[in-house]
Amino acid sequence: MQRGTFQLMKTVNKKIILNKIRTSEPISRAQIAKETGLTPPTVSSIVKELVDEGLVKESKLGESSGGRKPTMLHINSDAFYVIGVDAGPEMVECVLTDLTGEIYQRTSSSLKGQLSNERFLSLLKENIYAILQLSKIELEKIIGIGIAMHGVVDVESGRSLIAPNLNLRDIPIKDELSKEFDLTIKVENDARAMALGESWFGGHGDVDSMVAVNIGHGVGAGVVINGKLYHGSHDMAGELGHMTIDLHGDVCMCGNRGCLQTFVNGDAIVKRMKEQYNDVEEITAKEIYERALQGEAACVQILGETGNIIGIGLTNLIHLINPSKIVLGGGVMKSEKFLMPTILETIQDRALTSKSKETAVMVTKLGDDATLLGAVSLLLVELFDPVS
Amino acid sequence: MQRGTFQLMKTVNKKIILNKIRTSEPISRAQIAKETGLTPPTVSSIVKELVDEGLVKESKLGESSGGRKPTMLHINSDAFYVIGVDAGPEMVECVLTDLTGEIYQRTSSSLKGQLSNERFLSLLKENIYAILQLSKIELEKIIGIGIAMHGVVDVESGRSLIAPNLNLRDIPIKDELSKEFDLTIKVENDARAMALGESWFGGHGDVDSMVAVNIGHGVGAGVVINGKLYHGSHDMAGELGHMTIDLHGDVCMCGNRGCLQTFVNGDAIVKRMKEQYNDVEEITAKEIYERALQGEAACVQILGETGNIIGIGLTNLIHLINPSKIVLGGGVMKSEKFLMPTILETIQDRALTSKSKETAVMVTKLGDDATLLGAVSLLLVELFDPVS
DNA sequence: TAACTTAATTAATGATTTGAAAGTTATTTA
DNA sequence: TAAATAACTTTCAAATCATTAATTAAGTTA
Repeated sequence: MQRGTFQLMKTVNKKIILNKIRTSEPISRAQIAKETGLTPPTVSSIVKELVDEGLVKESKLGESSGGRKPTMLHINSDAFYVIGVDAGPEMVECVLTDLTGEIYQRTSSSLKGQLSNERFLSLLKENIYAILQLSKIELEKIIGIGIAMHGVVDVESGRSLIAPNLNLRDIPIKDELSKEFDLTIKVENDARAMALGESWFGGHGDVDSMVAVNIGHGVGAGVVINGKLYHGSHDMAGELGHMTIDLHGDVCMCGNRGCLQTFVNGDAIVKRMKEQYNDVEEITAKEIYERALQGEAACVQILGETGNIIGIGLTNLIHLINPSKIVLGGGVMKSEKFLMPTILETIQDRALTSKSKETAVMVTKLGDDATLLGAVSLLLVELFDPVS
Repeated sequence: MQRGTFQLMKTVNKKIILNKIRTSEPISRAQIAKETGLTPPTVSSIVKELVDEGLVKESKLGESSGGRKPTMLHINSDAFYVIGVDAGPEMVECVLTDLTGEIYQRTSSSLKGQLSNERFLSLLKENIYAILQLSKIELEKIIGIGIAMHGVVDVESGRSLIAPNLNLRDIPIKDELSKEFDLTIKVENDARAMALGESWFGGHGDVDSMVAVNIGHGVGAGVVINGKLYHGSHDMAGELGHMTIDLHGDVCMCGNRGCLQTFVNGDAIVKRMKEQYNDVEEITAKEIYERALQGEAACVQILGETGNIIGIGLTNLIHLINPSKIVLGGGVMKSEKFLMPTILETIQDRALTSKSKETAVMVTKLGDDATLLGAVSLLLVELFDPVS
């Protein structure tokens, strides 16, 4: 229970100013005062603190509007650095970025072959050590390490409970890394990290609620409300992939029937292709996309159908979570060109009210590094802690 | 953007103390200080204000634990009153309650027959006037009027956009009542109001997130997060009834196929009964329940199947919103005895992780007045404004 | 060039509110 | 009855922002 103290007062104002600078840089002190309602002396004194701490810096003067030129303020992007890790099914990738998400160093290791928890953890550590050595940045300037881990993650304890594609369970990531590095460690599910990264780096402005959906081998999603990840009470919110949309559908790897991902992940697309055109030889989802690009009607049609079903899943999402924006990413969305028309059409068709039909649905603009940037954003959100 | 001011500090602490008293009454000043971390002088001075405002009152002394006896504090339940209105498909009900939800007056009017917006609004006004006259309570002691309206509601403007069962559209409830009464007016969808009422009066303690689901003519739900209604960005969050769970299901009144409510509302139960046992004469859902009570196997089986499908819907809810508690109510849930076993079984079966299988699922303990109390809670939440 | 504007800092004063320490009151216990 | 204990209150110090005003800076405009 956060009491009302002087400290609260101060930190609230400090965060308001810091976030104003972050979202509106370059901006002058006078402008901050005008927009936040704080008085110029208050703004001046807090900005001074921020400058002393190194988080904010002054730059060139701005344009005069009839008087003295304002001194413009910026986030001092290289004041601190963050380490982000994407621990996917096939490899570990690790980056070091500044506060704007600019990547300075990058390492990676393959996860192919048989792995133990210990081996996995030491691969993580080795990559982080390598990044630290390469960058030669003092530990004090690093805010922490964010880890986007595929599978089921317990956020509070920082454990990976189930990592299906590595065939591992119960990996105490946070505990082990804390022993090794004196830094804040955040562990999060990869789709959720990606969602946060999307809301942080995706240029979506001030959106009250957003869901980012990753469609690839599986279907995962993250829910961001007021700039913060919404976990639900068991870190399961947004588990879109195993939403039942067809009582009599195929059996999913989870044991249930008719999960969304049995219709729309890569394998499902291939399967549907083979079923409908039973003269089809071996083919991959990527090849279906490529053939669609070349105008092959069957492939175009299969992708269009896939878009329809994604649209049905998203409509369920709109009716339950009702975000103002949905961002789509992942391997399957590379076929955006053939998927989006039917996705949007289906939502128009099925959403109940005119306002909900207007939900913004779009493809991510962050490319392959979306998850890595998500891992990074886990720590940036802490630092900037948006006030709503 | 809420700045950090002395006022903020004060109101935060005041709300902490007020809510501590509300949830833990009777409680002494010393105990409040201990549990909130505020210092005794701070507690004393704020309690004094609350007593002066009439919201809190002192009662008998408590038991000594080796020193001066503590003075116990209570919410002064008759300091203020609230008017709650349930505008359902068939009638308008109106109550006046005190701060604990105790009902003091009650009126109602039938909505049968052809109605215009004007007639509907004057019925509302007449009921409210009647309540005011009966109770003889001064307007100053009434916090406001909460209205639980079936159908689609725009909360911000306080308009009923679509009232399907009355065949009305676009009723400016808040505007019209504001002209008539100098009171705060809150308009909310009935299922959502019910959800808030459930979390407020249902004795669930401090639950971080809760969904209340109403299964009757339709299926509606409300999402309560940290004691506050979560609306989503278009007042649609929790629109469970039109979640697609079967791509090839029957056509719903909304035009889509396979909506949850085409499987589990009253009509659906009757329809399934007729389909499976095609020698069945006219029957109502209520009769199916009664026959099940008398041991008729067919009816027991139909209700069991219904429970299964409700369970599938709730599992989708668990995976998307992931609340820590789900409370079920509405006419169909009167068959609780035959529904709950399969509901719980299905969730056990289908929920993905062991923690999510543990989601508490239960039937509401508030009876027929759940929606009315929900309407009342719309204003109580404002007054007590839970701090999280 | 003089007069006016706008930006930013500094300083003084005041208001609000919590916090810490000490004091008062009521009760139990030895 | 005195000492101890707990509940509550009073007093004063500290934190912090708002307000006001003065100062400096660096323009623009007449």
